[in-house]
Amino acid sequence: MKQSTVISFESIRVACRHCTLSALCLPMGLAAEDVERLDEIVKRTRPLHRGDMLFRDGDHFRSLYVVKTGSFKTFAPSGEGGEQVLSFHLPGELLGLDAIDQGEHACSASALETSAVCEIPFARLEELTALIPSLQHHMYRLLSKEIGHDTDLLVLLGKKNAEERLAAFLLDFSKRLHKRGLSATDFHLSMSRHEIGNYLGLAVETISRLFTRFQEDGLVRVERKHIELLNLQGLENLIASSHLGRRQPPQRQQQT
Amino acid sequence: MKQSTVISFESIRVACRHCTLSALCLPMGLAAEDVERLDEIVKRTRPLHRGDMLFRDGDHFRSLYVVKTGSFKTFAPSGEGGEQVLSFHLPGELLGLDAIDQGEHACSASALETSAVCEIPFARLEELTALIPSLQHHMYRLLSKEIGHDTDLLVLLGKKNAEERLAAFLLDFSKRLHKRGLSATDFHLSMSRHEIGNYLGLAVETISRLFTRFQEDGLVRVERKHIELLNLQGLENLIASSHLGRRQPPQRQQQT
DNA sequence: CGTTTCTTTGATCCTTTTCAAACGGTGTGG
DNA sequence: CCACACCGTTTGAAAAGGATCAAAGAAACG
Repeated sequence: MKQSTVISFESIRVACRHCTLSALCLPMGLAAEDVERLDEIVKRTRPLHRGDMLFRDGDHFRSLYVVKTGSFKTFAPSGEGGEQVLSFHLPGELLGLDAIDQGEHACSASALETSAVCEIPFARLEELTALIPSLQHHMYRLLSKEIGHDTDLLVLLGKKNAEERLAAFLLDFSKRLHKRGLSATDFHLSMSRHEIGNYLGLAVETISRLFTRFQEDGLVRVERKHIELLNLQGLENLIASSHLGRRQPPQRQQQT
Repeated sequence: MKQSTVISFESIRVACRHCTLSALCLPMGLAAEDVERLDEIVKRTRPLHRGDMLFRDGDHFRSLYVVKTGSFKTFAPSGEGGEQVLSFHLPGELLGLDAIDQGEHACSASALETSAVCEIPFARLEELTALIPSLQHHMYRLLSKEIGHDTDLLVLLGKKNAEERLAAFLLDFSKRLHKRGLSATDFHLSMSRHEIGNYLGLAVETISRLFTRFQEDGLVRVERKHIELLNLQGLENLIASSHLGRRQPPQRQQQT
């Protein structure tokens, strides 16, 4: 049930028919026959290896992608060769939504480990959503959800200190894995410390030090990329209990 | 042509019929008859004053809003009464997209000055987009564009220093005003230093000091909320020329 | 098995925050 | 219409949280 490491070729094939289902449909319940139609437009693609690019920023936009197995990161250039990691994507999660507007990808996506995706030609999907109102609603929700994720990260980068950022990152990861039937307290980080730091707006060294500190405090057990969350509540507390004494000017906001 | 301060009641009425047009349609060219149908579902609302809330986070989601006149900020709670300002909205810009997913608003929106909005009942809009493919495409683009904005802000908060953030903020504001036919170099900031700082993830004092410094450097002329950009190129340079010597580990990324 | 990359740890530096205080504009009530 | 109180802004001085620099240890890789 909870094995995530070894997956046979056969199970990948099977999963393929359902990856769009889990990402696009399961969370909100779409009629079986509509899922079938959606499944028909999905293309299979060959697996990617660590470092392989799924798309690059500036590439012509053609398709959305659903992670089938493995994981990805997306990142945007930030001047002078620098990059900002925007998100990490686990199986069942969608990639490429930001490209719809400009017709070309606004960020790049690369595999963090050996991974596979489903490709969903957007033009076909768009036709389909026009015919199936529930699928259209679905797409709106997916896009809106993406905005919500970005908002969360904005709050993280704008208002949280290093400790809070890493704690939030670990808990978020934990929740997403759990949602997919994997352990919420014992998992493998497919990205490097550098990538985590980049994502959280912190230096590699800071990440390393925090992992050490969290371990000393009995919150986690870290061994290379293997993470064990020993005290979920403790991590939650790190996030919530912050800025207790910070002056926050009362913003008088009368009801309209 | 360039007057933004005094607007007669009559011109607001007229603008109302076209606010959805400018926000939802103009940038991408929608058929006139479809604009007409869209216009029919738009509701008029009474004006809001500084501090008035358009919606609060947690409110039931019913409609999207287009700013007709004035300006708004949106902000999300960030633990212990703190807030993160997520965006400022000028006339023609859309509010509320992040609420589609959860069915309730994920952030709050308040007026920065006396303002008016168009209300677009989302259920009605959704029906309409199912009938008009170009409008549906349009909605996808709008949602996607919102993700793009968030991405920009993420890069700002994750990778830029204080100076770069404020320069980027001023230039972004300038561009958006210019797009609406207003001066790109001479404008009024409707938000306080505090709100700017919150948005950029900086302390009020830092904003104040930077304004002073920018003025000393001849980049801008600041007088209270009135801003004059004296050297656009200089501001651009502040953004681009950064981190020249920063070590950025080469991330080998082979083509797929 | 050597080379490279990733991670960890220590020491120092620096940007921005925090604390403190004064100034200026605005609005309200007398 | 003025006095007073309040909020937003500015400026200075001190403190702190991370970044940067430096270097060694540990894995991964070819």
